[in-house]
Amino acid sequence: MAALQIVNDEGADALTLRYLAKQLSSGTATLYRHFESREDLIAQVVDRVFAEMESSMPGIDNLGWEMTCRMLANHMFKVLCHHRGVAPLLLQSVPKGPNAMIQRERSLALLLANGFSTPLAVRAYVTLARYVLGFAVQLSDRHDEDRDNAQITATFLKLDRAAFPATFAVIDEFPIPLEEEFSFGLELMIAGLSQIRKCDLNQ
Amino acid sequence: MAALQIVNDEGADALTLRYLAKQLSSGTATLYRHFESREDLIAQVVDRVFAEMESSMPGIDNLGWEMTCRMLANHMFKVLCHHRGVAPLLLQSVPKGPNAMIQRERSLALLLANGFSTPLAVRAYVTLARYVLGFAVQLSDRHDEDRDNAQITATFLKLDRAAFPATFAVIDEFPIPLEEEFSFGLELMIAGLSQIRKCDLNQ
DNA sequence: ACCTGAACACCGTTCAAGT
DNA sequence: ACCTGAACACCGTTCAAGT
Repeated sequence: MAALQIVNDEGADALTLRYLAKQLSSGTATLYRHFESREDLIAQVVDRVFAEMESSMPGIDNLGWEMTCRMLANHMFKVLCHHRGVAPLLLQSVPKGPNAMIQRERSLALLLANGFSTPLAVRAYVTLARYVLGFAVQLSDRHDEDRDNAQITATFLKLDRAAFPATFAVIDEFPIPLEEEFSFGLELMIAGLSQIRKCDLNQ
Repeated sequence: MAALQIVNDEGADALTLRYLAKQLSSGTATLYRHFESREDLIAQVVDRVFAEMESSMPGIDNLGWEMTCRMLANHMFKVLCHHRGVAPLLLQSVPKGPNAMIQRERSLALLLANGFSTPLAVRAYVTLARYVLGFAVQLSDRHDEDRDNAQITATFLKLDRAAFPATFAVIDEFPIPLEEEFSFGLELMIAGLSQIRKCDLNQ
């Protein structure tokens, strides 16, 4: 799929019908034989990524619920990182393609098999999925991370030390790699889930 | 600021230089007297929102660290929801405007004042900020939420019951309002932070 | 000195005309 | 029946020409 290739290599914005047509030595009008609008094209690209997310999912039976949640979220994040520009394409609408359905079914089944009640399973799944996508989006839309980090550090250093004591107190910690932020937050949520599960299982 | 008005009312995509020029009874070329590119215009709009985030921040001293985190995150989320289309504009680069700096300083100071160590304060701040933005983005890019929810329910109901047992098991729970997902995940992270703080304070 | 119409190189989508 | 060049109404940015 040439469209996914473009999104991977040059980002979501580079996926224009004219550019795609040129890659395929075709015209824009001809593309409309394969999809009915750019939105439809994007839905097809997105579902292709869900197919890969499903097929490359490692076996995660009998690992306990914490490890199951961790691997689910990490795997989703890894696939979205691998296909750099694709995350923003997921924002427009909730994915409704066949492979998205399969991926959701598998994830929910894993949570239920690990003892989550139905209300908690849904909430855990949707919240983790949104968490993963929220981070993936912030990763893929960053066009030049190094330049951005350099700018933010420079901006910090130009601040008045007296007026920004807290910022200067933590300045040595910046920048924290986004992957580390992702893991940090994920572990927080898993720790939080373990507390909820105590109540959930007792009721 | 007419640009922010456009973003609020018609979304980030509606903020084109031509449309903005028309609203101001001007030409596109004239706009370049006030900013040097569309990116620069967006940075100005974004910083305006940070100014509002800061000025409308309720006093949150002496509420304890959990309440402080909760109010910080909720307030950021509320302001981003109020200015619907603005969240996607925050994705392109880390905000570097003066009001963004002030907002960050105040947030970090609050965490430090509540007993967070510097490494934990930074991580808690950046992760919460990314969490809030990740959700806000998924809220503002949804052009027609009701239509989308109707479509997803319809898609679920067309699935084969035997092949999608987990999906059908939880179908009554859908859709969960995004605001509820946000609160659910935020409480998970706060619960997770309370566990980390135990180790953090002991060391 | 300041402003701006018009141009340039793009975009998604449509459709009449060609094979 | 299938394909597609050209058109339409957009976009950000630039600059020569006007005041």
